[in-house]
Amino acid sequence: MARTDPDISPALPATERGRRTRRKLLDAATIEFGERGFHEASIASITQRAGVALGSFYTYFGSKEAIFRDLVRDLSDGVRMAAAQRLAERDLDALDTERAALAAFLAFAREHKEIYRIIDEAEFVDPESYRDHYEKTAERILGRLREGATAGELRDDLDEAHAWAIMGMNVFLGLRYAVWSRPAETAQDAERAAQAANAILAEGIGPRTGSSTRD
Amino acid sequence: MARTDPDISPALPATERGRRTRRKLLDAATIEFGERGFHEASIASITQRAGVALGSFYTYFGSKEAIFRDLVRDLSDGVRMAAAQRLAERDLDALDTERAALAAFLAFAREHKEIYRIIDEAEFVDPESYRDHYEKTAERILGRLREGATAGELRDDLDEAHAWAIMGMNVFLGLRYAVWSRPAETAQDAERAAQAANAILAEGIGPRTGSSTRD
DNA sequence: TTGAAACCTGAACCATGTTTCAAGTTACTG
DNA sequence: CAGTAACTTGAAACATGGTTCAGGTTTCAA
Repeated sequence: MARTDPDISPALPATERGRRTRRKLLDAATIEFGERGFHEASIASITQRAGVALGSFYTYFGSKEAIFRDLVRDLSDGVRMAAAQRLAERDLDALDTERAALAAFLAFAREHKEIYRIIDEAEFVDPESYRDHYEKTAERILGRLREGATAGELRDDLDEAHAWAIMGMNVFLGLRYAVWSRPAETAQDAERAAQAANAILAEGIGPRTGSSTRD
Repeated sequence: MARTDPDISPALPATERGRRTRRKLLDAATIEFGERGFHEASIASITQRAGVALGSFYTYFGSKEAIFRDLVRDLSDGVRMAAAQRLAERDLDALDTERAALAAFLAFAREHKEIYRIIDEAEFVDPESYRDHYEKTAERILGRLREGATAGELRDDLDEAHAWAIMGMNVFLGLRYAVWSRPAETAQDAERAAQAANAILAEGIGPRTGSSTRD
């Protein structure tokens, strides 16, 4: 009776001890899922990493899918908040904002490849969270574009599609220059990739119009 | 003895009948993996769809992973060849070529959502094929960019990063306007998305320079 | 015609790893 | 300092579905 729905995690822990254990499991799961992927990951290994008994897992999560879902939401929120904070610090014009956003993303992705692996795998394990993540991200970008347009720094016909295009650029550059970064490649290469993207946003890829340096 | 390595599929069939059966399995697997994903897909269901006995599966494929790998390579080749062919037909300038490539991709993706789902899932099931697919695709794009630069239709400093940026745009627009296309959204919306991407490539997102219509 | 290679069949085997459970332990409340 | 709710434990039950195998059938070359 009152058997927990395996699709859903039980209510959040009521005590401090419980919260600590739950967090330990979530952290262990980040490593496990990041390293082995959802399919290969095992709950036994997660609880081992967390230093917790196997059975305790089900005190906090309804199933393997459930902890994955909780984890993706956790990471997705974390990533977006970290990015927002970093951009709020300095006050840049619209194009520089996009460059800074991409640079920050690449730097973060280099440090936390696991996170992006997990979010990407959500496309198959928990599609809803995955869509949610990218839809929210696209909305943030679109918001920035609209601000830029209002400020006269960007063209005024930018819409959702432009936001998705920019997001796609960023994600794939992240895949190539952060997640798959080859041994010989440095943070400098990532920086150069960010500049390439920014050049596209600034002027497109058409032949130089002579206005290369400024304005 | 001579036990087939489960990582590798047995040699290709020697007879016509064998080739037919193998193809039936590959086609059934496309549907099964596309619909349920690698994890949920079952070999029993694949053989059922193919109208073949369960045991026959292992005459042609060493394991579930092996058929997935073979399938991804099959699809990846098919997609790239189809795209190349379509672009070879007409002779467009560099920017129009990119627009046509994206439009063709979106149209194809709308018709074959399963294919993209499978290739995407390869990131986790068979990372090598996945990287291979996108590296080859980026190379094709870069080749086109270089041609365009030579023809004076594009700037001459385009490199790998630009190719990856363009590929990312395309993939994410495909995800949003083809794979996730909402009921209310038509092929027209996809077309408009392609134009948004092309506008970025043509002029960037900066404020209108007055040269909006031509040149 | 015949032998053998290729191919087909599906029930049974079996490994894997998720989930359950009954018996503790810890820590807070009254 | 009870009493109880929250939490912990790990061995065992269990489900699932991939893989094997021994015994056919088809095809085709000699």
